[in-house]
Amino acid sequence: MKRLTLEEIGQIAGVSRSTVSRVINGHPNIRPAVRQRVEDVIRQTGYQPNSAARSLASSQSRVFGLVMPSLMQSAFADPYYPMVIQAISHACNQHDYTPALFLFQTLEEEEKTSQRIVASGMIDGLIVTADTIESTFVSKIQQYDIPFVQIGRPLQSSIAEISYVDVDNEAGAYLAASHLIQLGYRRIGQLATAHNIAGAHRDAGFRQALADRSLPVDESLIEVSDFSEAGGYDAMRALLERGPEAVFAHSDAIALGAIRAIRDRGLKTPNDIAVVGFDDMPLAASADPPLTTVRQPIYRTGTLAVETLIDIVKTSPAPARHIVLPVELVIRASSGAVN
Amino acid sequence: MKRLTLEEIGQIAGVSRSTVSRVINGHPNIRPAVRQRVEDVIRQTGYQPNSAARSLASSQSRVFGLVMPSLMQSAFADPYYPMVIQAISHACNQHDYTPALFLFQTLEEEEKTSQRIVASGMIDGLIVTADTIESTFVSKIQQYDIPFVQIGRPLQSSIAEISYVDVDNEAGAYLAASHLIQLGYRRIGQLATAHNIAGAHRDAGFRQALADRSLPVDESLIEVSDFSEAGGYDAMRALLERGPEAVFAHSDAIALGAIRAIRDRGLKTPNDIAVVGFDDMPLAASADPPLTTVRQPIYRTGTLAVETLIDIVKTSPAPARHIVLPVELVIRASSGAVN
DNA sequence: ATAGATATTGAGAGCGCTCTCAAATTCTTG
DNA sequence: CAAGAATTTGAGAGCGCTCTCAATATCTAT
Repeated sequence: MKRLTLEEIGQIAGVSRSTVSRVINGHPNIRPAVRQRVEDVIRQTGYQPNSAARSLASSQSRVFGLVMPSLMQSAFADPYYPMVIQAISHACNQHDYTPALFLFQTLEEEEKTSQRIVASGMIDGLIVTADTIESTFVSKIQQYDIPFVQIGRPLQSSIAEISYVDVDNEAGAYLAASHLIQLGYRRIGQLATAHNIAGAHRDAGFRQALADRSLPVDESLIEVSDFSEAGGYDAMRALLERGPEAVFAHSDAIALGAIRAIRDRGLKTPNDIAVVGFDDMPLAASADPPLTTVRQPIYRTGTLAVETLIDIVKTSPAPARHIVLPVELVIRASSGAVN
Repeated sequence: MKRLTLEEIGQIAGVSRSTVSRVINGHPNIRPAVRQRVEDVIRQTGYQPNSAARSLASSQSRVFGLVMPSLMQSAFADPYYPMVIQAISHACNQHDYTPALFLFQTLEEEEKTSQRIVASGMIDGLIVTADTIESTFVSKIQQYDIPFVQIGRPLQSSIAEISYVDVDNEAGAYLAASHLIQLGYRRIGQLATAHNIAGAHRDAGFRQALADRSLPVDESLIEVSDFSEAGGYDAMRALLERGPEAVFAHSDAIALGAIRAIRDRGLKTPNDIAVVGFDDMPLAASADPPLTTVRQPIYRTGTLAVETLIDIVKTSPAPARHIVLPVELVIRASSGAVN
């Protein structure tokens, strides 16, 4: 199947290259009859404009980069990222953008690839997930004038200039902790995560909930974990020594690991120790026991990131957009409120 | 930061556009002194060739498409796909290719997007995952002359012309079933998956193992599930009515669901019913009980898909490549062979 | 030193599109 | 129905690169 050009389509339809271009790009001021004729030829031939030529002439590619900097192997086991990717992919398809994927497992990989993508003009905008506090990726791309939005909140230092879509982690943790407090638990532990801003916000919400009830925070009841099930298991094992009555885990995977640790110790959830998670992944509802957790709109986050980026690209230079999505507490058996 | 062009780099280095181009593309026959000078200028200016112009002139984009056609929501919950994506992303970075992601949740989405990507010249090659038997995506892109490799085996009808990277599902299932037989189980059930070729192969291997020991296959002990934990739970509940002694699940997620169903019924794994899974996901080792499972080299599959595609692109037209990777049985507690 | 071979460089013509600007056509209106 | 306004169309330049081909510089052997 030989690839046709604008010129050839014009020839067939009896018009010039320019006119065909206008039809394709939906410009006004074309006689309906001509537009019809050209559209027919395009449909019949299955013509598809060459994207490289288009990019070169218009200096925009309709490609968005999805960057996940300094991604740990483990992070991908958590269904959070797959869900974000799925949402972004879908939104891009919807708006005729192509998502290009950049996962960086090492700093070296990040260095090598990032300059290529940012400076080559291959990409119209970037969606960056902000996981680790240490990541320097965002500050690096700020030096280029490429539009981007971050998923998750940026560091305080640059929060004003950066567009982001985030969920209200602080409120979510506040809800979770309040729920446990209301149920009468007092020795409430936390299976926290470090090095990520979401974790810092969840920690803050947790502490605020306790403070608002004038309860002290027992630092010895806070264990740090990564986002994996295994991490939750290990952290909970350590925490068990100090006899918590309930724990708030920073993710459902961690919560599941915690429940397993509790069971392995011969104890029961929630009878002996109540557990609340964060995310509301599909597995949460069918866990044993079903998990009380903070539901965050992951899919919506991805969709909004794309839509925000499109908006920024269109109106650039544009003021930074800040979107924070609400979360809700989903009460199930693991916290002891229902069976 | 103003974007430079080849011409300008040449000006600075005191050579022509052509020479700079040669340096960048590693052509021979450039005086070392000149090459050095040009490279210095490139490094100092941080020059990056415009990828659209490059694509247009050379008619290759160094972009690969990663297509997952007719993807069910649930499929992504299984860590299989995320792992494949991660492997492909990494291999692409390594070889200076950019992976573009195309996930299709509906046939409509597939139709709309697929023509755009194959016919626009935006993409040099395609990696396609073959999940459902019904998918028509592969037969559609065969009509274009775009290089592609499939992950998973194609349908018998077109297997000769299509390049693929697959794991030996049949051998894996054979190993799993043989293991259970050797342990003395006779009423061996299967939590199978339908509509996918991998599932068909696993089913075949399972049957072969029984046949080789002259054991009959009890069709009533075969339940169909999707690839999710919840699916495994439901299928196992149904299967429990028929009193199997052991089950072979087509994925670890299914196996985990089965174990939960068994526990909910007040029975124990493996004491009452042995379970073997397939995949060896990270969670398998830390499951309760740890899961005996067939380990498939998922990451390697992704890497090889990229490398094979690069090879095909380079030598096109090329004969189809067929790669089938070995699997191994990982014996843990859930099958009752160890504690 | 010099012809001939070889290595190195530059000029020029595209790649297929967009976009501006001027030409051609059609529509108004007195 | 002509003149001016408004609409519709086409020609041409250029986006920044690659690649061929011819020109120039360098090397070799006599």
